[in-house]
Amino acid sequence: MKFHKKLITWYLQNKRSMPWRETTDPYRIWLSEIMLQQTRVAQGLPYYLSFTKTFPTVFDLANAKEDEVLKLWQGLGYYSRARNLHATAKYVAHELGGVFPDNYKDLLKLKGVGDYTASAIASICYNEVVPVVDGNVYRVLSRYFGVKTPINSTAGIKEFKELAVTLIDHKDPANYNQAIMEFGALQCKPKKPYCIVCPINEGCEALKTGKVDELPVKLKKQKIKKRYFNYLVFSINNNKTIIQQRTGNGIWKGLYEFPLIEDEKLSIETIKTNSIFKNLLVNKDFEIVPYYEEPLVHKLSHQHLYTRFYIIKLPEVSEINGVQKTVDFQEVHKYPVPILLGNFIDEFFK
DNA sequence: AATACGGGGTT
DNA sequence: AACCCAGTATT
Repeated sequence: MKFHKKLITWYLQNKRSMPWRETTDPYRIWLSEIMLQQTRVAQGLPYYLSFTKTFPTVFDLANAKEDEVLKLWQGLGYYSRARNLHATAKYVAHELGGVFPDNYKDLLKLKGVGDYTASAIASICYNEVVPVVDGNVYRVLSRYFGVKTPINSTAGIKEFKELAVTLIDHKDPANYNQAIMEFGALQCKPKKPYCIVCPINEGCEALKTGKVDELPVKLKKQKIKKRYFNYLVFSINNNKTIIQQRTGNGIWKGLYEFPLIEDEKLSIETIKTNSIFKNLLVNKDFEIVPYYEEPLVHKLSHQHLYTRFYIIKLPEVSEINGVQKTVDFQEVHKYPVPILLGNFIDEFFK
């Protein structure tokens, strides 16, 4: 039996039930694919449900405010996905009359849609014969064919894509693509894959040569950067605080946060001399009290954020700069924030 | 060709 | 602590 036939047979017997597998509506497939980029099914699933409920059509998503989209995306991470999602929804709704592109080449032009996602939508929705190459596919192919080229090198990306093109089932590209991904997720797992009961173990080069746990090969991990965030949580008249939106191109772009003093370290002294207090025009005497005994360490895949929340009680604030806004305690939870702040807000403003 | 971009699960 | 996840955009 052919490679693709074995995978599809395995898939039809073992596939998990998922809501986006009940449709070929390109809006819903697109939504699910964007959400699942670098994201586990279990983590993305509740977001898919809330998005399809809140925004049943691409027009509903297009007509939403960006803050509303980001709020619903809160906690999923990689927030540029949400901003690109919204931009693409507006483009499809307003420029394309609500009709998604129906082929790989045109799908690829959409913001937030790269090679993988364009292939996934084109194959699942339109049966176009274009192979997906995601993390699962890299693993399955590198093991089965014993390919040692690093999967995150330019040569590797090209080589695996070319290999994938030769393997895809021309009769059923939709099920083939989902089959090899599901197979990688459930059977040919990163650690302790089920080689004994594997339906394609006979032809597997890695199993034959005892190199299953050495494949795929991946180039060096980036080193983790440490950063120090001092957040100023104002309590004005015990009912208002100050927030601001993150602009610029770094982490959490578009989300809101308390006034932030990033420093080489966490220190209450450097805070007191910060310029924000000049803008507040307050009486000089106020206390700055750390909320937690110890700093929080928020661990992201590429940086560790050593974070401190400082509570600053003020009677009244005459003036703040244009970027910052005062909001009622009850309103704080309505803004999209990083999960790090979301957890604090749930506790402090409850 | 490298790097940045989140948060959470698994080992 | 290291690795990975239905990757993409930017540098």
